[in-house]
Amino acid sequence: MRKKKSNITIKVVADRAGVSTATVSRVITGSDVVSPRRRKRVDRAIKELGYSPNRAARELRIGAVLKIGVVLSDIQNPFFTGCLAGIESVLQSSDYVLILGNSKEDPRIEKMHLNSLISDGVGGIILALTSGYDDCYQDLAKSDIPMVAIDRESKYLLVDSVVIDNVSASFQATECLAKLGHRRIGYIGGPLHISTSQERLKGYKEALTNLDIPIEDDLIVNGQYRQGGGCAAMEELLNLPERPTALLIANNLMTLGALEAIYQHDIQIPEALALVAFDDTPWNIALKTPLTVIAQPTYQLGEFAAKLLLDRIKNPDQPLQKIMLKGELIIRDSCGSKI
Amino acid sequence: MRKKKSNITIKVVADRAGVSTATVSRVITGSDVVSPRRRKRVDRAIKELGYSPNRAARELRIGAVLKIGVVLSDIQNPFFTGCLAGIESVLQSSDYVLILGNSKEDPRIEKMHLNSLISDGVGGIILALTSGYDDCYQDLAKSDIPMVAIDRESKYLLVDSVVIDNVSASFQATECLAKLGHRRIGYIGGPLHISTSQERLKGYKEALTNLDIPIEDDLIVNGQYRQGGGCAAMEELLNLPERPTALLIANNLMTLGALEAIYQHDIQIPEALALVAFDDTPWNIALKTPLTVIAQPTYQLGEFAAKLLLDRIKNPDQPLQKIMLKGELIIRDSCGSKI
DNA sequence: ATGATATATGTAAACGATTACATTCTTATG
DNA sequence: CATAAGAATGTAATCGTTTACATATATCAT
Repeated sequence: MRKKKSNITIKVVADRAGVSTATVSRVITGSDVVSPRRRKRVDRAIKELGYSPNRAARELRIGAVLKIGVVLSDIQNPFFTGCLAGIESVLQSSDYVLILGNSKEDPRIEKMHLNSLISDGVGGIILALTSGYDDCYQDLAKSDIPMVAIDRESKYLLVDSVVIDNVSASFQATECLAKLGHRRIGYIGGPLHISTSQERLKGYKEALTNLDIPIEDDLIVNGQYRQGGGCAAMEELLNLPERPTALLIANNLMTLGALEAIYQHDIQIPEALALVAFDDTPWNIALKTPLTVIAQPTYQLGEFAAKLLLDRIKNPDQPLQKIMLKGELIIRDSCGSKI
Repeated sequence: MRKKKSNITIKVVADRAGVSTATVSRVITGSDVVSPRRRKRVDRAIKELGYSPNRAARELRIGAVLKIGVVLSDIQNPFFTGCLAGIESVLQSSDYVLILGNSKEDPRIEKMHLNSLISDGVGGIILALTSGYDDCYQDLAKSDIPMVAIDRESKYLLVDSVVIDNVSASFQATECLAKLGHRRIGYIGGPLHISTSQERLKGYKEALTNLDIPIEDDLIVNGQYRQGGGCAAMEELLNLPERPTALLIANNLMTLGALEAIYQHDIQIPEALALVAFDDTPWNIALKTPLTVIAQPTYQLGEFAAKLLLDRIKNPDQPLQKIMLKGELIIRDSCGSKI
């Protein structure tokens, strides 16, 4: 194997600055006081040489791995790329490096990634989990690696988490449709072993109950968190003897699929079908019918998760934390409301 | 900071097996011959102790290791997330781990990431570069870390690359508009220090020249590769005494911005303005006017880049490679053509 | 000025692996 | 049987940091 030598080590910097390696190290880590004069000299030497410390050496010495594993369930879903960007921005100004894994909503792939992270002994893990079952997370729980669950939770994985208040968001969305006069409000959601799906369904049902609207199982379809799943679910609803007059869709990709089916059947939004969907996207403004949505603060979700994780790494024994962010209902045309 | 100490080092294994650390190391790496008897003893000790070698120590000692750095210019742009997904899928079935960095189109951030990767001694780098200037890439060139440029190239960075045939794509798009009868064809593109911008502009101009349509500088606007940039550019074109009747937009985010301006001015597409844009997105089908686009094979771009990089790592002295993929013109409504 | 005290810096030993080189043990050959 | 050649193993240096400890320098009260 070819040997990669970065000539610029701490020794080189020390020589150029005319100080010892210890002093340079102190300047870098800020762990100890260094006189302003020398600090300035060292800083200049570092800049001039373009020095940056060797991570392997540092890790070896301090006995911690300066890496954060991020395992997401769908790397191409704008929701998660938003989170990812938030995570990245926080880690960028930390000592940690971001290792990315894409589980593609497949628990087996997820487990592969997690195992690899565990045996590397990474400093922490941020996970958007895909499975609701415990066997996936036993090793993880045993490993005692600091960890934050993002967007989704599991009762088998008791860790810090950052999530959206899905029940309330879903409640609000449903209520919005009901207030516009709808009684037959359909619901399209994701697989029920995922916490967000359960919660959003719960919010939907609670809103109906609260408004004395009977819950009809026919109007509820749970499919795959993908475009295809949304399309299939919509078809199912459109085939009902009595169609819903309004619809809540609990995921952005499913929304896309549902729209596909809706346009195919030439159904007018909001006249023939009023719509509220989860997730805002930049494209919304250019859509045939701009969508009324629950916008989720994805970037902040990621930021919070990363900060929380760094916190826990510093402070492993602090009590479990759960941060819950609110989605924001943004009224546009698709729900049929003027304001 | 909590110290993660795996007490089980190579020394412990060596002691239990009654051999030297060198022998254990040889067993692990398979780098040298070890007698079957000792090999068996060592293997057993490893298994009994649940030993796995410390990555940091190994990395420090041997230099470059099993990590690939991926630095993208915009993590939230669907174009790059497509690439990222492709890269990830290839690395997933390799021994390498993916380290992600987001430069946000900022050369300084990009350089930070690159320096960090270099000093980590990563096994390879995939880069969507943001700067057209050489000073950013000198360290990189010197480092002799295997590397692949994706989507964008720089003459200051002579490395393997995987790109789109932008000139031809742009030519084709322009030609398409011209064939529909347009003579005043506008162009909105990105910053000219980025290779894709140059090439797309070139394709546009070549098409015009080829069709004997004069090139008018007023009709060409180069802005930031962002939504805001697209909006501003569009405003500029709309303020011309004589507006273009057709328009080519060379980037997906800029397209979004341009649409924003277009809708604001209540301009009909394609009647008042025929449109062709770069990049297809899933949302396209649901747009007010579905866009005629040059679809780019982003996922494959990523796959190719990752494969190419692994190739080069295995085989550092093979000749420079450049893979050029074709974009595909997909005719929809926005250009005003039936087919 | 003088020591006592506080502050800044340097020296050198880790961290856990790999590997050049030295050493010991086999084996084969005359 | 002696010995050279070759195979197996061990010893110790090394990778680039951090940091405990030793040392030097500055600060202050007397």
